[in-house]
Amino acid sequence: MMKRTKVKELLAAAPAGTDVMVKGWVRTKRDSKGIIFLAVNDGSTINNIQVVAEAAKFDTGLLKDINTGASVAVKGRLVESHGKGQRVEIQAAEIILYGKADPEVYPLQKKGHTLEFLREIAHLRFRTNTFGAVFRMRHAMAFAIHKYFNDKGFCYLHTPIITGSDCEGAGEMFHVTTLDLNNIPKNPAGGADFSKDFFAKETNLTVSGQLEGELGALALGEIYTFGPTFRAENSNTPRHLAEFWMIEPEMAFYDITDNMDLAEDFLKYLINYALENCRDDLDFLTSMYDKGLIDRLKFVLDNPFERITYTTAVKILEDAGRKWEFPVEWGRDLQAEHERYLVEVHYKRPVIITDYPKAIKAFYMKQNEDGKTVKAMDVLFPGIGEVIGGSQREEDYDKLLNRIRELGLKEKDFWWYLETRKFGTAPHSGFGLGFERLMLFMTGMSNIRDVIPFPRTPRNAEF
RNA sequence: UCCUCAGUAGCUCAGCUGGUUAGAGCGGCGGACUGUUAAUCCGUAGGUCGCAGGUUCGAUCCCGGCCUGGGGAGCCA
Repeated sequence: MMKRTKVKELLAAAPAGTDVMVKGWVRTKRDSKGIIFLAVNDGSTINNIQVVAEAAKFDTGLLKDINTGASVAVKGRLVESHGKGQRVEIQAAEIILYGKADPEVYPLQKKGHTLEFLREIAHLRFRTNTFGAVFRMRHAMAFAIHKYFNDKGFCYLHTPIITGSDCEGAGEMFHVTTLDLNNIPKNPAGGADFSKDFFAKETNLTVSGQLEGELGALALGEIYTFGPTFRAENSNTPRHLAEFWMIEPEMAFYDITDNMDLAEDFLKYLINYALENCRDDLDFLTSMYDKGLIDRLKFVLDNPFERITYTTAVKILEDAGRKWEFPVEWGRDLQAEHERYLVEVHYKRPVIITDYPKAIKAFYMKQNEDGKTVKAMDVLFPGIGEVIGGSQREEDYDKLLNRIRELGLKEKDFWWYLETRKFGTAPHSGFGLGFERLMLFMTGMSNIRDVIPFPRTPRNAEF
Protein backbone atom coordinates (compact mmCIF):
# COMPACT_ATOMS: atom_id res chain seq x y z
CA MET A 1 0.00 0.00 0.00
CA MET A 2 1.61 3.24 -1.15
CA LYS A 3 1.57 6.20 1.25
CA ARG A 4 0.46 9.62 0.17
CA THR A 5 3.07 12.36 -0.10
CA LYS A 6 2.13 16.01 0.36
CA VAL A 7 2.68 18.39 -2.55
CA LYS A 8 5.02 20.56 -0.50
CA GLU A 9 7.28 17.57 0.06
CA LEU A 10 7.11 16.40 -3.56
CA LEU A 11 8.15 19.82 -4.86
CA ALA A 12 11.21 19.74 -2.62
CA ALA A 13 12.15 16.15 -3.53
CA ALA A 14 14.76 14.98 -6.00
CA PRO A 15 13.18 13.76 -9.28
CA ALA A 16 14.68 10.34 -8.88
CA GLY A 17 12.05 8.44 -10.80
CA THR A 18 10.51 7.04 -7.61
CA ASP A 19 6.88 5.99 -7.47
CA VAL A 20 4.73 8.37 -5.46
CA MET A 21 1.09 9.04 -4.71
CA VAL A 22 -0.45 12.50 -4.36
CA LYS A 23 -3.98 13.39 -3.31
CA GLY A 24 -5.57 16.75 -3.81
CA TRP A 25 -7.83 19.02 -5.82
CA VAL A 26 -7.37 19.86 -9.48
CA ARG A 27 -6.71 23.55 -10.00
CA THR A 28 -6.45 23.55 -13.79
CA LYS A 29 -6.54 21.07 -16.61
CA ARG A 30 -4.80 21.79 -19.91
CA ASP A 31 -5.06 19.37 -22.73
CA SER A 32 -3.37 18.89 -26.02
CA LYS A 33 -3.88 16.11 -28.48
CA GLY A 34 -3.03 12.98 -26.59
CA ILE A 35 -1.62 14.58 -23.49
CA ILE A 36 -3.21 16.17 -20.44
CA PHE A 37 -1.70 18.38 -17.75
CA LEU A 38 -3.26 18.68 -14.31
CA ALA A 39 -2.20 21.18 -11.68
CA VAL A 40 -2.94 19.50 -8.34
CA ASN A 41 -3.01 21.30 -4.99
CA ASP A 42 -3.50 19.75 -1.55
CA GLY A 43 -3.26 22.85 0.62
CA SER A 44 0.18 22.04 1.99
CA THR A 45 1.66 24.88 -0.06
CA ILE A 46 0.47 27.54 -2.46
CA ASN A 47 2.31 25.72 -5.25
CA ASN A 48 0.82 22.95 -7.37
CA ILE A 49 2.34 19.72 -8.58
CA GLN A 50 1.99 19.08 -12.30
CA VAL A 51 0.56 15.73 -13.26
CA VAL A 52 1.13 14.57 -16.84
CA ALA A 53 -1.25 11.97 -18.23
CA GLU A 54 -1.09 10.37 -21.65
CA ALA A 55 -4.69 10.25 -22.83
CA ALA A 56 -4.33 6.81 -24.42
CA LYS A 57 -3.51 5.23 -21.05
CA PHE A 58 -6.74 6.33 -19.37
CA ASP A 59 -10.46 5.93 -19.79
CA THR A 60 -11.89 8.81 -21.83
CA GLY A 61 -14.86 9.24 -19.51
CA LEU A 62 -12.57 9.47 -16.48
CA LEU A 63 -10.44 12.18 -18.07
CA LYS A 64 -13.56 14.11 -19.07
CA ASP A 65 -14.76 14.13 -15.47
CA ILE A 66 -11.49 15.49 -14.11
CA ASN A 67 -11.98 19.25 -14.16
CA THR A 68 -11.14 22.25 -12.05
CA GLY A 69 -12.27 21.49 -8.51
CA ALA A 70 -12.29 17.70 -8.78
CA SER A 71 -10.53 15.70 -6.07
CA VAL A 72 -8.14 12.97 -7.16
CA ALA A 73 -5.47 10.55 -6.11
CA VAL A 74 -2.65 10.12 -8.57
CA LYS A 75 -0.05 7.38 -8.51
CA GLY A 76 2.94 7.77 -10.76
CA ARG A 77 6.60 8.46 -11.17
CA LEU A 78 8.20 11.64 -9.86
CA VAL A 79 10.49 12.87 -12.64
CA GLU A 80 12.30 15.93 -13.85
CA SER A 81 9.90 18.08 -15.84
CA HIS A 82 10.26 18.45 -19.60
CA GLY A 83 8.44 21.75 -19.41
CA LYS A 84 9.79 25.08 -18.22
CA GLY A 85 7.35 26.08 -15.47
CA GLN A 86 8.36 23.55 -12.84
CA ARG A 87 11.27 21.45 -11.69
CA VAL A 88 9.47 18.17 -11.10
CA GLU A 89 6.24 16.53 -12.22
CA ILE A 90 4.39 13.26 -11.87
CA GLN A 91 3.94 10.95 -14.84
CA ALA A 92 0.58 9.45 -14.02
CA ALA A 93 0.19 5.68 -13.99
CA GLU A 94 -3.16 5.55 -12.17
CA ILE A 95 -5.76 8.20 -11.37
CA ILE A 96 -8.58 7.76 -8.90
CA LEU A 97 -11.38 10.32 -9.07
CA TYR A 98 -12.87 10.89 -5.59
CA GLY A 99 -15.28 13.68 -6.41
CA LYS A 100 -16.33 15.41 -9.61
CA ALA A 101 -16.90 19.17 -9.85
CA ASP A 102 -19.32 19.82 -12.70
CA PRO A 103 -17.72 22.71 -14.64
CA GLU A 104 -21.12 24.00 -15.72
CA VAL A 105 -22.00 24.87 -12.14
CA TYR A 106 -18.73 24.92 -10.18
CA PRO A 107 -18.30 28.63 -9.40
CA LEU A 108 -14.50 28.81 -9.31
CA GLN A 109 -12.91 29.41 -12.68
CA LYS A 110 -9.35 29.34 -13.80
CA LYS A 111 -9.51 33.10 -14.08
CA GLY A 112 -9.33 35.57 -11.25
CA HIS A 113 -12.32 36.38 -9.07
CA THR A 114 -13.05 39.45 -7.02
CA LEU A 115 -12.74 39.16 -3.25
CA GLU A 116 -16.34 40.37 -2.99
CA PHE A 117 -17.57 37.46 -5.11
CA LEU A 118 -15.48 34.97 -3.16
CA ARG A 119 -17.01 36.23 0.09
CA GLU A 120 -20.37 35.04 -1.23
CA ILE A 121 -18.93 31.55 -1.63
CA ALA A 122 -16.93 31.45 1.58
CA HIS A 123 -17.39 27.67 1.71
CA LEU A 124 -15.32 27.30 -1.47
CA ARG A 125 -12.96 30.25 -1.29
CA PHE A 126 -10.42 28.18 0.67
CA ARG A 127 -9.67 26.53 -2.66
CA THR A 128 -8.20 29.68 -4.17
CA ASN A 129 -4.53 30.63 -4.02
CA THR A 130 -5.38 33.82 -2.16
CA PHE A 131 -7.35 32.28 0.66
CA GLY A 132 -5.03 29.30 0.89
CA ALA A 133 -2.20 31.76 1.49
CA VAL A 134 -4.19 33.88 3.94
CA PHE A 135 -5.38 30.99 6.08
CA ARG A 136 -2.06 29.18 6.11
CA MET A 137 -0.62 32.44 7.37
CA ARG A 138 -3.41 32.83 9.91
CA HIS A 139 -2.50 29.43 11.28
CA ALA A 140 1.21 30.29 11.31
CA MET A 141 0.55 33.49 13.24
CA ALA A 142 -1.67 31.75 15.78
CA PHE A 143 1.04 29.17 16.31
CA ALA A 144 3.76 31.83 16.57
CA ILE A 145 1.74 33.73 19.18
CA HIS A 146 1.50 30.67 21.40
CA LYS A 147 5.16 29.88 20.83
CA TYR A 148 6.25 33.40 21.70
CA PHE A 149 4.41 33.52 24.99
CA ASN A 150 5.19 29.94 25.91
CA ASP A 151 8.92 30.51 25.34
CA LYS A 152 8.73 33.57 27.59
CA GLY A 153 7.07 31.63 30.38
CA PHE A 154 3.57 33.08 29.99
CA CYS A 155 0.58 30.97 30.99
CA TYR A 156 -2.26 30.60 28.46
CA LEU A 157 -5.35 31.46 30.50
CA HIS A 158 -8.85 30.66 29.25
CA THR A 159 -11.17 33.46 30.21
CA PRO A 160 -14.94 32.97 29.90
CA ILE A 161 -16.84 33.55 26.68
CA ILE A 162 -20.14 33.94 28.52
CA THR A 163 -19.84 36.65 31.14
CA GLY A 164 -22.11 37.98 33.83
CA SER A 165 -20.42 41.34 33.90
CA ASP A 166 -21.69 44.16 31.76
CA CYS A 167 -18.99 46.48 32.91
CA GLU A 168 -16.39 46.81 30.22
CA GLY A 169 -17.79 49.78 28.42
CA ALA A 170 -16.05 48.33 25.39
CA GLY A 171 -19.15 48.30 23.26
CA GLU A 172 -22.61 46.84 22.81
CA MET A 173 -22.87 43.22 23.88
CA PHE A 174 -24.73 40.18 22.57
CA HIS A 175 -27.20 38.81 25.10
CA VAL A 176 -27.01 35.15 26.04
CA THR A 177 -30.28 33.64 27.16
CA THR A 178 -32.41 30.50 27.14
CA LEU A 179 -35.60 32.41 27.91
CA ASP A 180 -38.44 31.86 25.43
CA LEU A 181 -38.22 35.04 23.38
CA ASN A 182 -41.89 34.72 22.45
CA ASN A 183 -42.92 34.56 26.09
CA ILE A 184 -40.42 36.39 28.25
CA PRO A 185 -41.08 36.18 32.01
CA LYS A 186 -41.47 39.65 33.47
CA ASN A 187 -40.31 41.08 36.78
CA PRO A 188 -42.52 43.44 38.82
CA ALA A 189 -40.95 46.45 37.10
CA GLY A 190 -42.02 45.12 33.72
CA GLY A 191 -38.56 44.15 32.47
CA ALA A 192 -37.34 40.68 31.67
CA ASP A 193 -37.03 38.47 34.75
CA PHE A 194 -33.52 37.09 34.42
CA SER A 195 -33.83 35.16 37.67
CA LYS A 196 -35.74 32.66 35.48
CA ASP A 197 -32.89 32.53 32.96
CA PHE A 198 -30.27 29.77 32.69
CA PHE A 199 -27.69 31.53 34.87
CA ALA A 200 -30.34 33.26 37.01
CA LYS A 201 -28.85 36.56 35.93
CA GLU A 202 -28.32 38.61 32.81
CA THR A 203 -25.42 37.29 30.73
CA ASN A 204 -23.60 38.34 27.58
CA LEU A 205 -20.87 37.25 25.21
CA THR A 206 -17.54 38.67 26.31
CA VAL A 207 -16.12 41.84 24.80
CA SER A 208 -12.72 41.28 26.41
CA GLY A 209 -10.99 38.85 28.73
CA GLN A 210 -8.84 41.55 30.27
CA LEU A 211 -10.39 41.89 33.71
CA GLU A 212 -10.34 38.14 34.22
CA GLY A 213 -6.82 38.07 32.78
CA GLU A 214 -5.68 40.49 35.46
CA LEU A 215 -6.94 38.09 38.11
CA GLY A 216 -4.72 35.39 36.66
CA ALA A 217 -1.69 37.66 36.28
CA LEU A 218 -1.88 38.64 39.95
CA ALA A 219 -0.98 35.06 40.88
CA LEU A 220 0.54 33.35 37.87
CA GLY A 221 2.73 36.33 37.04
CA GLU A 222 2.45 36.48 33.28
CA ILE A 223 -0.58 35.24 31.40
CA TYR A 224 -2.14 35.72 28.00
CA THR A 225 -5.54 35.03 26.55
CA PHE A 226 -6.24 34.17 22.93
CA GLY A 227 -9.89 33.69 22.15
CA PRO A 228 -13.00 35.00 20.45
CA THR A 229 -14.60 38.26 21.50
CA PHE A 230 -17.88 39.80 20.45
CA ARG A 231 -19.18 43.30 19.78
CA ALA A 232 -22.78 43.97 18.83
CA GLU A 233 -21.87 47.36 17.36
CA ASN A 234 -23.44 48.29 14.06
CA SER A 235 -20.03 48.82 12.51
CA ASN A 236 -19.86 48.48 8.75
CA THR A 237 -16.23 48.96 7.88
CA PRO A 238 -13.36 46.92 6.43
CA ARG A 239 -11.76 46.90 9.90
CA HIS A 240 -14.55 45.65 12.19
CA LEU A 241 -16.17 42.31 12.93
CA ALA A 242 -18.94 41.32 15.34
CA GLU A 243 -16.90 38.22 16.23
CA PHE A 244 -13.14 38.51 16.27
CA TRP A 245 -10.14 37.00 18.03
CA MET A 246 -8.09 38.89 20.52
CA ILE A 247 -4.76 38.28 22.23
CA GLU A 248 -4.50 39.86 25.68
CA PRO A 249 -1.29 39.43 27.69
CA GLU A 250 -1.34 40.63 31.27
CA MET A 251 1.85 40.86 33.33
CA ALA A 252 2.44 41.40 37.03
CA PHE A 253 5.28 43.79 37.95
CA TYR A 254 5.40 45.30 34.44
CA ASP A 255 5.22 49.08 34.21
CA ILE A 256 4.10 50.96 31.11
CA THR A 257 7.61 50.91 29.62
CA ASP A 258 7.96 47.16 30.13
CA ASN A 259 4.56 46.89 28.49
CA MET A 260 5.67 48.87 25.42
CA ASP A 261 8.87 46.87 25.17
CA LEU A 262 6.89 43.64 25.20
CA ALA A 263 4.38 44.87 22.61
CA GLU A 264 7.12 45.95 20.21
CA ASP A 265 9.18 42.80 20.69
CA PHE A 266 6.06 40.66 20.25
CA LEU A 267 5.01 42.30 16.99
CA LYS A 268 8.52 42.07 15.57
CA TYR A 269 8.74 38.41 16.54
CA LEU A 270 5.55 37.70 14.61
CA ILE A 271 6.74 39.60 11.55
CA ASN A 272 10.04 37.77 11.61
CA TYR A 273 8.24 34.46 12.01
CA ALA A 274 6.12 35.17 8.94
CA LEU A 275 9.11 36.21 6.85
CA GLU A 276 10.95 33.05 7.80
CA ASN A 277 8.09 30.55 7.61
CA CYS A 278 5.50 31.89 5.16
CA ARG A 279 7.69 33.04 2.32
CA ASP A 280 5.81 31.40 -0.57
CA ASP A 281 2.48 32.78 0.62
CA LEU A 282 3.96 36.22 1.26
CA ASP A 283 5.51 36.26 -2.20
CA PHE A 284 2.14 35.46 -3.72
CA LEU A 285 0.25 38.08 -1.71
CA THR A 286 2.92 40.65 -2.48
CA SER A 287 2.73 40.07 -6.21
CA MET A 288 -1.07 39.83 -6.39
CA TYR A 289 -2.40 42.31 -3.85
CA ASP A 290 0.15 44.55 -2.24
CA LYS A 291 3.46 45.22 -4.00
CA GLY A 292 4.89 46.86 -0.89
CA LEU A 293 3.97 44.09 1.55
CA ILE A 294 7.29 42.33 2.13
CA ASP A 295 9.27 45.58 2.11
CA ARG A 296 6.87 47.04 4.69
CA LEU A 297 7.17 43.99 6.94
CA LYS A 298 10.96 44.23 6.77
CA PHE A 299 10.90 47.95 7.45
CA VAL A 300 8.77 47.57 10.55
CA LEU A 301 10.97 44.70 11.72
CA ASP A 302 14.20 46.67 11.29
CA ASN A 303 13.20 50.03 12.78
CA PRO A 304 12.32 51.05 16.32
CA PHE A 305 8.76 52.20 16.93
CA GLU A 306 8.46 55.89 17.68
CA ARG A 307 7.26 56.52 21.24
CA ILE A 308 5.56 59.83 22.01
CA THR A 309 3.09 61.13 24.54
CA TYR A 310 -0.41 62.19 23.64
CA THR A 311 0.56 65.75 24.53
CA THR A 312 3.45 65.66 22.06
CA ALA A 313 1.17 64.16 19.42
CA VAL A 314 -1.29 67.01 19.82
CA LYS A 315 1.56 69.51 19.49
CA ILE A 316 2.78 67.89 16.27
CA LEU A 317 -0.72 67.91 14.82
CA GLU A 318 -1.27 71.56 15.78
CA ASP A 319 2.04 72.51 14.17
CA ALA A 320 1.37 70.43 11.03
CA GLY A 321 0.11 73.50 9.24
CA ARG A 322 -2.92 71.87 7.70
CA LYS A 323 -6.67 71.80 8.07
CA TRP A 324 -8.23 68.89 9.95
CA GLU A 325 -11.74 67.66 9.40
CA PHE A 326 -11.92 67.06 13.15
CA PRO A 327 -10.38 69.65 15.46
CA VAL A 328 -7.11 68.96 17.26
CA GLU A 329 -7.28 70.06 20.87
CA TRP A 330 -5.78 68.67 24.07
CA GLY A 331 -8.47 66.49 25.65
CA ARG A 332 -10.11 65.32 22.45
CA ASP A 333 -9.47 61.82 21.20
CA LEU A 334 -7.29 61.43 18.12
CA GLN A 335 -9.23 60.71 14.94
CA ALA A 336 -8.26 58.38 12.11
CA GLU A 337 -6.91 61.29 10.04
CA HIS A 338 -4.67 62.37 12.94
CA GLU A 339 -3.30 58.88 13.53
CA ARG A 340 -2.67 58.43 9.83
CA TYR A 341 -0.76 61.70 9.68
CA LEU A 342 1.49 60.76 12.58
CA VAL A 343 2.22 57.26 11.29
CA GLU A 344 2.22 57.70 7.53
CA VAL A 345 3.36 61.30 7.05
CA HIS A 346 5.23 62.60 10.08
CA TYR A 347 7.16 59.58 11.37
CA LYS A 348 6.62 57.12 8.51
CA ARG A 349 6.82 54.17 10.92
CA PRO A 350 4.80 52.57 13.74
CA VAL A 351 4.11 54.96 16.59
CA ILE A 352 3.27 54.25 20.23
CA ILE A 353 1.29 57.03 21.85
CA THR A 354 1.20 57.14 25.65
CA ASP A 355 -0.26 59.15 28.52
CA TYR A 356 -3.69 59.99 27.15
CA PRO A 357 -6.12 62.25 29.02
CA LYS A 358 -7.89 60.13 31.59
CA ALA A 359 -11.30 61.35 30.47
CA ILE A 360 -11.05 59.54 27.13
CA LYS A 361 -9.67 56.26 28.47
CA ALA A 362 -11.02 53.34 30.50
CA PHE A 363 -11.48 53.37 34.29
CA TYR A 364 -8.85 50.72 35.01
CA MET A 365 -5.86 52.62 33.61
CA LYS A 366 -3.23 53.83 36.08
CA GLN A 367 -3.47 57.52 36.81
CA ASN A 368 -0.38 59.68 36.40
CA GLU A 369 0.77 62.10 39.09
CA ASP A 370 -0.32 65.09 37.02
CA GLY A 371 -3.91 64.11 37.79
CA LYS A 372 -4.85 64.60 34.13
CA THR A 373 -3.44 61.66 32.22
CA VAL A 374 -3.25 57.88 32.47
CA LYS A 375 -0.56 55.33 31.61
CA ALA A 376 -2.22 54.20 28.41
CA MET A 377 -0.49 53.14 25.23
CA ASP A 378 -1.79 52.69 21.70
CA VAL A 379 0.36 51.13 18.99
CA LEU A 380 -0.50 52.60 15.61
CA PHE A 381 0.46 50.84 12.38
CA PRO A 382 0.52 52.18 8.84
CA GLY A 383 -2.62 51.38 6.89
CA ILE A 384 -4.64 49.83 9.68
CA GLY A 385 -4.40 52.30 12.56
CA GLU A 386 -4.58 51.06 16.13
CA VAL A 387 -3.37 47.47 16.28
CA ILE A 388 -2.66 47.34 20.01
CA GLY A 389 -4.26 49.17 22.92
CA GLY A 390 -2.99 48.71 26.43
CA SER A 391 -2.04 50.31 29.70
CA GLN A 392 -0.50 49.96 33.09
CA ARG A 393 -3.43 49.10 35.34
CA GLU A 394 -4.43 51.07 38.42
CA GLU A 395 -3.31 48.96 41.38
CA ASP A 396 -4.31 51.42 44.11
CA TYR A 397 -7.61 50.38 45.66
CA ASP A 398 -8.82 53.86 46.58
CA LYS A 399 -7.92 55.45 43.27
CA LEU A 400 -9.58 52.65 41.35
CA LEU A 401 -12.72 52.81 43.45
CA ASN A 402 -12.89 56.59 43.10
CA ARG A 403 -12.61 56.31 39.33
CA ILE A 404 -15.41 53.72 39.21
CA ARG A 405 -17.61 56.06 41.24
CA GLU A 406 -16.66 59.13 39.17
CA LEU A 407 -17.72 57.40 36.00
CA GLY A 408 -20.99 56.24 37.55
CA LEU A 409 -20.15 52.56 37.12
CA LYS A 410 -21.80 50.04 39.44
CA GLU A 411 -19.39 49.35 42.28
CA LYS A 412 -20.94 46.02 43.15
CA ASP A 413 -20.33 44.64 39.65
CA PHE A 414 -16.58 44.98 40.31
CA TRP A 415 -16.36 43.45 43.76
CA TRP A 416 -14.07 40.63 42.61
CA TYR A 417 -11.89 42.95 40.55
CA LEU A 418 -11.52 45.38 43.44
CA GLU A 419 -10.56 42.62 45.87
CA THR A 420 -7.35 41.97 43.93
CA ARG A 421 -6.33 45.52 44.89
CA LYS A 422 -7.30 44.90 48.48
CA PHE A 423 -5.27 41.69 48.86
CA GLY A 424 -1.67 41.71 47.72
CA THR A 425 -2.09 44.26 44.96
CA ALA A 426 0.86 44.78 42.63
CA PRO A 427 1.82 46.98 39.71
CA HIS A 428 0.83 45.27 36.48
CA SER A 429 0.22 45.99 32.83
CA GLY A 430 -1.26 44.44 29.73
CA PHE A 431 -2.52 45.04 26.24
CA GLY A 432 -4.94 43.75 23.65
CA LEU A 433 -4.11 42.85 20.07
CA GLY A 434 -6.88 42.33 17.53
CA PHE A 435 -5.83 39.18 15.70
CA GLU A 436 -7.58 40.07 12.46
CA ARG A 437 -6.08 43.57 12.49
CA LEU A 438 -2.69 41.91 12.76
CA MET A 439 -3.62 39.61 9.88
CA LEU A 440 -4.50 42.61 7.71
CA PHE A 441 -1.03 43.94 8.27
CA MET A 442 0.68 40.58 7.77
CA THR A 443 -1.14 39.61 4.57
CA GLY A 444 -1.68 42.97 2.87
CA MET A 445 -5.39 42.21 2.59
CA SER A 446 -7.49 45.34 2.88
CA ASN A 447 -10.82 43.98 4.16
CA ILE A 448 -11.04 42.24 7.53
CA ARG A 449 -13.70 39.89 6.12
CA ASP A 450 -10.93 38.30 4.05
CA VAL A 451 -8.63 37.32 6.91
CA ILE A 452 -11.15 35.35 9.02
CA PRO A 453 -12.65 32.15 7.62
CA PHE A 454 -16.27 32.95 8.46
CA PRO A 455 -16.79 36.67 9.03
CA ARG A 456 -19.62 37.80 11.30
CA THR A 457 -20.81 41.30 10.47
CA PRO A 458 -24.14 43.13 10.80
CA ARG A 459 -26.83 41.23 8.85
CA ASN A 460 -24.40 38.52 7.85
CA ALA A 461 -24.01 35.15 9.61
CA GLU A 462 -24.10 32.85 6.56
CA PHE A 463 -22.01 29.67 6.67
C1' U B 1 -25.59 54.71 12.08
C1' C B 2 -24.03 58.85 8.47
C1' C B 3 -21.86 60.23 3.54
C1' U B 4 -20.81 58.28 -1.26
C1' C B 5 -20.52 54.89 -5.48
C1' A B 6 -22.52 50.58 -7.57
C1' G B 7 -26.13 46.27 -8.82
C1' U B 8 -27.02 44.16 -16.79
C1' A B 9 -24.98 36.39 -19.00
C1' G B 10 -21.62 31.73 -14.33
C1' C B 11 -17.50 35.90 -13.53
C1' U B 12 -15.60 41.03 -14.87
C1' C B 13 -17.82 44.88 -17.33
C1' A B 14 -19.80 48.00 -21.70
C1' G B 15 -24.50 49.94 -23.35
C1' C B 16 -29.32 52.76 -23.54
C1' U B 17 -29.36 61.42 -22.36
C1' G B 18 -37.06 56.42 -22.78
C1' G B 19 -38.45 53.25 -28.65
C1' U B 20 -38.35 46.74 -32.63
C1' U B 21 -33.94 41.41 -31.82
C1' A B 22 -29.40 44.08 -24.78
C1' G B 23 -23.21 43.43 -26.28
C1' A B 24 -17.79 42.12 -25.22
C1' G B 25 -13.87 39.46 -22.72
C1' C B 26 -13.25 35.41 -19.66
C1' G B 27 -15.59 30.82 -18.03
C1' G B 28 -18.96 26.61 -20.02
C1' C B 29 -20.07 23.38 -24.23
C1' G B 30 -18.34 21.27 -29.32
C1' G B 31 -14.06 20.88 -32.43
C1' A B 32 -8.54 21.47 -33.83
C1' C B 33 -3.47 20.92 -32.00
C1' U B 34 2.27 15.29 -29.22
C1' G B 35 4.68 19.14 -23.62
C1' U B 36 0.98 22.79 -21.79
C1' U B 37 1.93 26.89 -17.80
C1' A B 38 -4.43 31.89 -16.48
C1' A B 39 -2.03 27.41 -23.37
C1' U B 40 -3.53 28.82 -28.34
C1' C B 41 -7.02 28.74 -32.65
C1' C B 42 -12.23 27.94 -34.81
C1' G B 43 -17.37 27.47 -33.58
C1' U B 44 -21.59 27.69 -30.10
C1' A B 45 -25.24 28.15 -26.15
C1' G B 46 -26.30 31.38 -22.27
C1' G B 47 -30.26 37.37 -19.76
C1' U B 48 -36.75 38.32 -14.71
C1' C B 49 -31.01 44.42 -16.91
C1' G B 50 -31.28 43.77 -7.78
C1' C B 51 -36.85 43.99 -5.76
C1' A B 52 -41.76 46.07 -5.57
C1' G B 53 -44.00 50.69 -7.02
C1' G B 54 -44.67 55.56 -9.73
C1' U B 55 -44.42 58.77 -14.24
C1' U B 56 -45.21 57.54 -19.55
C1' C B 57 -48.39 55.35 -25.50
C1' G B 58 -43.86 52.74 -24.08
C1' A B 59 -38.95 52.02 -18.51
C1' U B 60 -32.82 48.14 -18.11
C1' C B 61 -32.61 53.73 -18.76
C1' C B 62 -36.41 58.95 -15.39
C1' C B 63 -38.45 59.52 -9.98
C1' G B 64 -39.08 58.24 -4.71
C1' G B 65 -38.75 53.64 -1.55
C1' C B 66 -36.50 49.02 -0.16
C1' C B 67 -32.59 45.20 -0.44
C1' U B 68 -27.48 43.86 -1.35
C1' G B 69 -22.30 45.07 -2.07
C1' G B 70 -17.77 48.49 -2.34
C1' G B 71 -15.22 52.95 -0.45
C1' G B 72 -15.00 56.85 3.41
C1' A B 73 -16.50 58.40 8.54
C1' G B 74 -18.15 57.33 13.57
C1' C B 75 -17.77 53.41 17.47
C1' C B 76 -13.46 50.41 18.40
C1' A B 77 -9.57 45.88 18.29
